[in-house]
Amino acid sequence: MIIRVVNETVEMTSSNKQTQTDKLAAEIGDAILSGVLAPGTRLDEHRLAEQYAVSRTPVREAIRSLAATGLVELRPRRSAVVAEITPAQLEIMFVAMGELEATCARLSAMSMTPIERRRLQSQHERMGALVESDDVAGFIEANLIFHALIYAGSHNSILADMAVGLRRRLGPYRRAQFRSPGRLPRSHAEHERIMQAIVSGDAAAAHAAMLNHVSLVEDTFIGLTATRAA
Amino acid sequence: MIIRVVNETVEMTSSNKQTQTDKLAAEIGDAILSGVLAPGTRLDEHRLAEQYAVSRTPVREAIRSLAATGLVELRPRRSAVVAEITPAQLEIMFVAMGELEATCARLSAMSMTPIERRRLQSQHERMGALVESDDVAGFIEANLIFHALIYAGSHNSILADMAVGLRRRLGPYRRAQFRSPGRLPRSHAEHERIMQAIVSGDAAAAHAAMLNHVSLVEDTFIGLTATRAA
DNA sequence: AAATCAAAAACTGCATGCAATACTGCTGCA
DNA sequence: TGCAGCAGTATTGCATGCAGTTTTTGATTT
Repeated sequence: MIIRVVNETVEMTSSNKQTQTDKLAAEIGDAILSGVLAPGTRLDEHRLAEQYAVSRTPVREAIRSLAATGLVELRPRRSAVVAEITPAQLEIMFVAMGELEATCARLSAMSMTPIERRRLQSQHERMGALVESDDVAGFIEANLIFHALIYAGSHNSILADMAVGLRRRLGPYRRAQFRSPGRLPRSHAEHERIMQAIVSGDAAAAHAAMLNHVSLVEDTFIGLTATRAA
Repeated sequence: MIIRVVNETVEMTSSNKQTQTDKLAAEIGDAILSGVLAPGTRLDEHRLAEQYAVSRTPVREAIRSLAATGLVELRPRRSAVVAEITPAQLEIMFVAMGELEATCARLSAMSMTPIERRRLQSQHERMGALVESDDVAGFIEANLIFHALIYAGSHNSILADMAVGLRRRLGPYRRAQFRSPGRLPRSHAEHERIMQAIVSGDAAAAHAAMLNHVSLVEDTFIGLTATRAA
């Protein structure tokens, strides 16, 4: 079973067969997603070049790549900056990710192979044990696989990639989702409905269940920020 | 009412306030989408630089931008090439576009303002006249607006941009869709159902109607290629 | 003390050059 | 005649330098 959630950082250690530009794009992108480079930070080409011990050329090219993914904003003749995400945009991104996940669930219900259905069921059961033992870290990791299985089950790499990209992009804003008390069993119950619908081939139910699931995650997120802001 | 289907080519004539790189990315991208640069064509940096009378640097950066959109494929240490699209990928892209359009229709049914609903209805009625007069060119143009209204009505720029991008990307493969005999009135009838569902706020029906609509377009496409291949 | 303006510093956009890698065609051998 | 190895060429990846624009800073004025 091969599941690759993060696809840019493959071969991060081995430096051969990859251009400086690609490595820089991956590193700077990770720095942004991990919060090392905060939104609004100016990406000074000189500084970055010095920091990574390369010239400005690959830095410029890497920044342009990141701009296309939306991670940084390009302003002609002025410094590129790490893209700011307004609450309104965040809301839109969460909705979009929810819709994409729901669509993947729908397609999975329609076109998963029997083996894929069994894998999903098996993964869900494995997560049941993690809920029992209240293993939050394990559940988070297994949750990624659960969702990745549904992306893959859609048999549509375009939609799957879009969903993965958005999930990755929203990562920094979802970290605390499973810390809310009682979230683990609730999440597992929602997964139960999603899994059942997919395995039984009920496309509409899979769509609805997934939409409901991710909407609740979003609620959790919004609740947390509201608390933080207060 | 402002609808911008193509957003890269804004200010193509006026050369100020836009970097060479941006202009090049737009021009080369258009060349690819219009078929001037066929899939598989090698993008020689020297040749392109000479052709557009700039140095290799902006050409390289433009190519990297296009690579991020999927229009060209980057192979380290070897020439970038115009991305080839296999029939399997094309199928996936059509499915993805259909799902995105259907999702936008669903969201439109839920969240369009009364004014937006009226605009959609009005646009649909206008297209009725074009069907009567069998104005294919006019219908094609109006069809773009009809769909753009639904993208915008989703009130989700991420999903809308994804749909627009895919539609643009698939453009070269959909050209002949309205030439099939009887396609105009049939398309209009499908639009009728989509419009009715959205205006009346029936999200599920809007989703289903749009999915059906774009699937039929895809059938038309596949039929044409099969004919061509035979 | 705050605001304004000008000069300087900093930074981006682009051109060019060099080194390293990939490709092409040729020659020699089976 | 066909294939393998090799030299030459073409082409990419990256560094560096310069010009033009933006930003910053400091002085001057109100």
